[in-house]
Amino acid sequence: MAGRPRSIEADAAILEATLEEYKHCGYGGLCVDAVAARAGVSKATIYRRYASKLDLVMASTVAAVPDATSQPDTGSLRGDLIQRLHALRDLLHGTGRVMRRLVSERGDYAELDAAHAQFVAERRAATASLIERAIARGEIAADVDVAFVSDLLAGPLFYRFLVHDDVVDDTYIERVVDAALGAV
Amino acid sequence: MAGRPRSIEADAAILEATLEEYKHCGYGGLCVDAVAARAGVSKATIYRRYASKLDLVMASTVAAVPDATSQPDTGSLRGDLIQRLHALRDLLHGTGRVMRRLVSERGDYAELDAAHAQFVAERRAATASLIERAIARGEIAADVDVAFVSDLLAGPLFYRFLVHDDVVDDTYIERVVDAALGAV
Amino acid sequence: MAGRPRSIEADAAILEATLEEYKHCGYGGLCVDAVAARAGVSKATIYRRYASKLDLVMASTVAAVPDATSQPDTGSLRGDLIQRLHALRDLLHGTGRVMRRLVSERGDYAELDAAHAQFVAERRAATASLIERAIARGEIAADVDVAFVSDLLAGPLFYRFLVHDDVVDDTYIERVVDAALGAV
Amino acid sequence: MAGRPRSIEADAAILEATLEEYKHCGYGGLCVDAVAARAGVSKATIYRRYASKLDLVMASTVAAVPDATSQPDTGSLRGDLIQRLHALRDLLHGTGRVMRRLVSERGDYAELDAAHAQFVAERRAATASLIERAIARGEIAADVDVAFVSDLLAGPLFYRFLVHDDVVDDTYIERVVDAALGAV
DNA sequence: ACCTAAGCGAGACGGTACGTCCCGTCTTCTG
DNA sequence: CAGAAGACGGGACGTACCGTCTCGCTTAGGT
Repeated sequence: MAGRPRSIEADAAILEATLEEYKHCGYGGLCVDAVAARAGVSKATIYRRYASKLDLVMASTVAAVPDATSQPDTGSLRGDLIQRLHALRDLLHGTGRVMRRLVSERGDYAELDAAHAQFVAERRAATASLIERAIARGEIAADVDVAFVSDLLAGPLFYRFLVHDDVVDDTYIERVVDAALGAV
Repeated sequence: MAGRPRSIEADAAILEATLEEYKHCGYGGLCVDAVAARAGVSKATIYRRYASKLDLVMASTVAAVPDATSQPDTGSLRGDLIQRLHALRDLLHGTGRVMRRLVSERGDYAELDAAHAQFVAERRAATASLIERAIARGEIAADVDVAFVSDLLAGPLFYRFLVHDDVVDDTYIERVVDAALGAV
Repeated sequence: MAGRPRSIEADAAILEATLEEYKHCGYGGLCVDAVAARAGVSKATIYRRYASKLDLVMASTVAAVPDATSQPDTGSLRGDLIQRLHALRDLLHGTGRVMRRLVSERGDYAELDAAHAQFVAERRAATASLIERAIARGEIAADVDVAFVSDLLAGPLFYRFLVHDDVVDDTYIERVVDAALGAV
Repeated sequence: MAGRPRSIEADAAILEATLEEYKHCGYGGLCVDAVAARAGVSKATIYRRYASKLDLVMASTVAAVPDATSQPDTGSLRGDLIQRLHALRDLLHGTGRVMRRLVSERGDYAELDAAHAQFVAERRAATASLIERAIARGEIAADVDVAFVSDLLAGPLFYRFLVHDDVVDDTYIERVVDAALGAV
């Protein structure tokens, strides 16, 4: 049977309180009792939803991220790639810590690895299809190394994000795309 | 007044044990008792050397990352950069999981951030000096964006390492350098 | 206005499940969720009947201890007392672990104490009335210490049950009664 | 090796604080944090010594009991038995709850059962030797049922203690002894 | 050859947060 | 309306770990 449904207000209050505490204290200093108090919720109510403090923080971050929407054809490879990197930047910016965790735990948990691999593969396939579309259009040579171009595009953004904790601007993205296209 | 000197074996055992634990557990999960046990050392012996868990982890990490030993001038910017990326690749390959953890925990523990930032700044300064040398030689324009070129160079390597868990080969490095140089 | 009547099966299942859990866990360890689960009943159904865990346990215990059904007059004090001790022995034997728990938790949970005291008082009053009947019959002196005689009677049976986990036989009971009567 | 020895002040403070809290709150209401606070001690320091709240309370009770000293020959069975019951009364009074627990957990844990059985056997043997001494002296018949007499003696005291939570006075003890002796 | 300052292993300590458990109440849906 | 299911606030439980401390023992260097 059904039972009492989980409180939607609690859901929201928990996530918001977590983000707030997180901002003030960082992960190490975040304390679940404080989150519960701020959310006006008991600890049990939090742990019913999230298995651990880590889970809680990750979920609150994920929840703060808007879904990536599918991308229209802009008519040119350059436009397509710029659009794509915008999406990547927003994804990184939105998921922040979660993406970092994912990166850090490669090899620690088999389940995560599979999910991670699939996630990466999907995104690279999407990028590859952009490039193939450009090849079909005759914009670039047919023998271009798709993986390498992908690295040139995604690399700088990931690097700035993971290592420098920076959000790049639109101009930066255009320069990256131009640099990558200049290499082929 | 001298007293018994500190044990050199303990010094080494502590650092190694810390790295090992850090690899497996990350900063949050690392527990000083476990480090002591693994090192065959008492906790007091650790705290006599390092003021806190943070200190300990930072010291062990720094020790694991060999100094960016000054690199000989190859005579050309291309040669310098290739040499530099080889060093970066070896660094990533050598430190492995430690580097992954380090990157992944950016922002989680405020204390770690400053240390991380300084470490990154040093390495970028080294790269910047290479480029300035090239400017002095007249190899490239004086108004080149050093930070951006650094991103084009380091980005793909970090990306392949962190996201794809790949160690790139020498050819890959040359292509990256050529792509970056082509962009300026 | 009548609505659905309360389930009689639930009534019984709750009491039985409570006793069972009580036997295994005592009052402190008894958990209402477990009782509900064992009874195949929801917690609300329990709390609709009993105001608290204490209420529940008391009710189930009382139900398990059959009323000191009024006992026929055998015509002699000796006969009355033997009959009474038979009843006590059967009570101890019948309630078993429950009685043990009840006794053992005296003073642990203040709420339980009042209930316990009342229960004991009722039984002693019943015994006292037997003795007063004998006084009226002139069988024994009027100034006999009723409480003391009760101790001489009940003491050995409780002792053998609680400390030695023994069920005494009919002969034993007769000897106890004779010893007690000999003392007055 | 040795390591830092446990604090004797802490030992004492914990036991005292526990008794104090116990008096005010009973077992159910006793809260380990409060004990720790009152004792000026951390919770870990308590749990290093006692595995659980129950353990803690039992130990504090046991510690409050003075050891039973060996008993001199008074020259007469009556005197010996009175002395013996005094000791029993003091034991019951002193151990209180612990004795109750012991009684209640018969059959729950095999280790406890053995200890319990041995404890009981020792005490009965001691009582038996008193009686045999009296037989040797010719005070009573050689075919007396020692076990039964023991029941008549110990029964009322246990009964009053366990069921009525009463401490009997010296006169009561004499009357019990006289009643038991009267039965042989 | 001794003495003494310091290092060391062991492990207890105060404090603080964790994640779990359970009580008694509540909310929803089903019969 | 009663009942099953189960979420909820509150609050104690017992655990883990940090950084400090107290032991008794070992290891030099200075006299």
